[in-house]
Amino acid sequence: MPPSAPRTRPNVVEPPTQDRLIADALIADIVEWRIAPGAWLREREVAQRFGVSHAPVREAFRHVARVGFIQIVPWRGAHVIDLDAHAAIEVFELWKALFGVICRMAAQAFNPADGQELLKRIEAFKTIVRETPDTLAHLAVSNSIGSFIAHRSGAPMASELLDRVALFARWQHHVLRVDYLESIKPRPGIRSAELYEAVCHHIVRGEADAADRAARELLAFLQKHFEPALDQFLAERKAEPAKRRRPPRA
Amino acid sequence: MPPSAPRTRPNVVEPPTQDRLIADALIADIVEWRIAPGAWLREREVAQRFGVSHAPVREAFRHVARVGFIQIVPWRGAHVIDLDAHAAIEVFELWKALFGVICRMAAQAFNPADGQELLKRIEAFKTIVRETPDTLAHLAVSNSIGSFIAHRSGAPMASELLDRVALFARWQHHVLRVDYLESIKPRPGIRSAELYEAVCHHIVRGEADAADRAARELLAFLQKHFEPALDQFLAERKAEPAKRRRPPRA
DNA sequence: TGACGCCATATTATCGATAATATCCCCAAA
DNA sequence: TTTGGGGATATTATCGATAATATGGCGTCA
Repeated sequence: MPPSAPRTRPNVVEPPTQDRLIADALIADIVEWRIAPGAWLREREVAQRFGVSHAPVREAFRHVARVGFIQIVPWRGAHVIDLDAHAAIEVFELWKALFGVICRMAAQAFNPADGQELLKRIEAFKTIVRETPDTLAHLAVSNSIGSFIAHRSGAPMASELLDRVALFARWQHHVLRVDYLESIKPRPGIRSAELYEAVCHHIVRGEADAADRAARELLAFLQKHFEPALDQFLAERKAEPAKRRRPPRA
Repeated sequence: MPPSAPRTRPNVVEPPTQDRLIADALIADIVEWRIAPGAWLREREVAQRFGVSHAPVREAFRHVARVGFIQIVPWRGAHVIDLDAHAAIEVFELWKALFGVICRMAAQAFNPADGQELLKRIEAFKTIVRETPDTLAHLAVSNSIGSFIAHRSGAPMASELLDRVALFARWQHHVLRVDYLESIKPRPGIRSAELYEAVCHHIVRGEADAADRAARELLAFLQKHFEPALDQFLAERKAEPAKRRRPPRA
């Protein structure tokens, strides 16, 4: 199960201003495929949809661009970036590397209390994986463990980057995730729980190098399961028309 | 010598609008320490300095926040993030991991022509390192090789992230870089050139795993040289007063 | 004396309007 | 038929002004 960084940093409270709300809504729309890859976003259109002026929409576009989902081209507008198989490979490589960094630093940062908490969570994960076949439930617990490690790793930059990469992965996998997770056999649950347990034990013991290596192994295992389906999906999608260079006129 | 990702993506031209110019100027000011870590930026002040309205300044703040140098707190303003030894460690870990990803992907993406070009550049690097003791000159050539690898690696996301991390490292090392580089002995030049050469050979031969590992080794070697001086500098800086929670009033 | 709440003020967030710019369409010429 | 130029138009970038909000100081009360 892929780990996931927390969506909000622990020590930073972010008052909900219009631009943040709009940005979150846009990101959700993109990740859930309500807005297609390659689509253009027009300030006025989005502004009308949310019932605000165009200024906060501009700010929101900057937020979304920071996460990486859209590109802003001066005097041209903002468009959702496109999906391709090569980018999917890159996302997984980044995921491995960043999660490795986080586990490495967690191994150096964890105190005994954190370790106890982590071991408790991984035991719960193992239990759930053994007792229920619900892959989405596994995913939820697995994600919470990843968030916990990232929170306590003392690596805020890496956590933020992992967060971005995880969002990308979620975007790429969203369409096929549920179907695919339910169809693959053998289910990755048991084996990934074992691998995740190894990661956690290394972190608790303070073995940075081993934690890094184990984290990469975990994600490499998941990569092997996800990549074929993603490739197939993207190959099918290739037949679709290329994105327009400019939004269509009204 | 630390490699560096390109500052602008190759396939994206960015027309110079006010906000981009202001953002670039602010980033340069921060990296070169003309603006201190922890300082607050006020829209009006920056707007007056650049002779524009506050709107493009707001956009510029978003750009700088995307790179990670400032944090924007709604209704409070934007402040340059602070430096500490722990963040410096994290930056180096990220640098290792991201450069590893890029070299790994470069090993899979390089064609024979790219390989020839790369080997030519590494030979030039070795020559310069042997023939001149000018550490800054080594650095420039080394950076250009890193940029070349990132450009041709087919990993735009990783390149952008490495770019950000490299900017951070430059920021952190700026004050002590020249003095330190000139003072350390033995100079890291010869050994780092050898390590860099190994990285390049693995890339040219398409050995992804080996390229990844060699890239990490190169940066681990540099890490060993840089960390003590950086730690010392940051320890000395600790005596300074903490950053204000709000900009001082006029 | 210490703590709590109100108010003045500085600052940012948002708005509506105007200036600047890139693209598209149409037409003429080779 | 193709290519290049010019104008119309849609869209973003910028501006100046107003609304919303957080902070710090001051006064009051226990």
